[in-house]
Amino acid sequence: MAKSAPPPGTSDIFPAESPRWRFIEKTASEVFSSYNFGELRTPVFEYTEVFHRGLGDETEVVKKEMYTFEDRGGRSLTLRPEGTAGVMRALLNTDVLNGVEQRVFYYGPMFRGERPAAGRRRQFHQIGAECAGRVSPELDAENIAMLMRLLEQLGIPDAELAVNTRGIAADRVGAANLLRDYFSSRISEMCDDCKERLSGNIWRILDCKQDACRKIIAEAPEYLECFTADSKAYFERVLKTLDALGVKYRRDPLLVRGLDYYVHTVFEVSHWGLGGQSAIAGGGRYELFLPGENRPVVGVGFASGVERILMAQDALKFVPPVDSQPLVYLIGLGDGAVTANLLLAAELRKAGLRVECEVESKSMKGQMRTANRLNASAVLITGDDELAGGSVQLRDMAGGEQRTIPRGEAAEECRKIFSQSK
RNA sequence: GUGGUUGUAGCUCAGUUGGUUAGAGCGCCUGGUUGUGGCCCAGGAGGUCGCCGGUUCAAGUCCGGUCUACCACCCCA
Repeated sequence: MAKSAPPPGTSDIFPAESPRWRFIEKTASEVFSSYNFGELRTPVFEYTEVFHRGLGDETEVVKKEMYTFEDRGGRSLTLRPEGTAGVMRALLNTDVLNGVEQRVFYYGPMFRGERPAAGRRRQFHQIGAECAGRVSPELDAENIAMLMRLLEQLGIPDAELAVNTRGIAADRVGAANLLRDYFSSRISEMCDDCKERLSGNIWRILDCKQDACRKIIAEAPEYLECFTADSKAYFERVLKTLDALGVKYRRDPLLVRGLDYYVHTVFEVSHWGLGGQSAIAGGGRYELFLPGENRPVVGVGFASGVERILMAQDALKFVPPVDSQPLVYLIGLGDGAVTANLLLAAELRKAGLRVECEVESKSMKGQMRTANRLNASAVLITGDDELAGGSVQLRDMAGGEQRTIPRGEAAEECRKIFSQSK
């Protein structure tokens, strides 16, 4: 076990790994921006009410997974378990309720008090996008297309998209009754979880993983028939637009999402490289109620788990392009050398180079070993002679050549070495 | 929250039927003569054997608990 472990379900991301995260962040920002979405940064905690009203009191997440605490002013606050509610709360400050479209994306940590497992952390990270203010099946489809485009740009071209419709609240009443009648008749053959879901959230039965339950579910009646013509037409337009955009998808009537705010379109993207948690992203159209507003904010959006993106990239052996600059390492021998090197290093950095300067005047061999360990491309050596002559020894680490140059020309000489080695 | 597996140096792991100062490889540090890396050689630092308790003359080794990590479920990204 690690000597100094962070709390359960959290992790430290060291410099060796962080470039992968940065690549994902950067790529997402570029893709979203190409669809004219702008970044919105909201707090990592909100008034607890935002999530209670926004996600629904009966949501599993709200019932048993939130990190809720009281602050010094006696306010009840909650670490955000997902991004949409906070984003919509912020967008209330725009004229989103008047139907003016708001296109935003976000990136950051989310918190859920769950038992950690593969692809599941207590602090996890999501990239999400929301197109709020308008209701349109074409926007739903384009949002999905943007997600698939993002995954492709992240080196994951083989993710599978499943889509479904939840209709509107009125549609669901009839559909739920139909399902309840059916499952009631066969509940004795089903698992304990399903028995509980029958009286609780009937929809959850649809994605039960037990083999026995799956057979019964497969024979369930087509609840979509209970939806209004408008709702069915809405869904057909979403699918038609996806076809037109060349987005591959699978219709999945069994796809149910866990958050109560979804209406009409819902979707989930899965990948084979994720083990038990196959979902790499998910989302849909929503109507979200927030404290102090009796009208819901409408929109369509999705969120993707960064840890899960990393897992899929691992499975595909995808390595993000690295764009790190070559390193210049400064070696000093003798008393005045360190200070002189610090000064030279500062100048080289102004010239745009990546520089590290040894501050201890230890042996040449030791310093050279360090330069090698750090994988330096060029080493600049300063001793008494160089100091007196205003010069410096420049060593090309790859080739091994070394020569004396004026201190003032160090930056451009280093650049020459770098361009040659490319 | 439920269940399974796990825990020895920075990392990957050995550690025989419980028995003296707990090992290896990699990594790290210092040397292998005067200011020079990667290879090689020599030496060195670094471990409350996850933690607590129990059994025993004796526990890294056995037992119980606990914590963490991993995995599955619930649920979700």
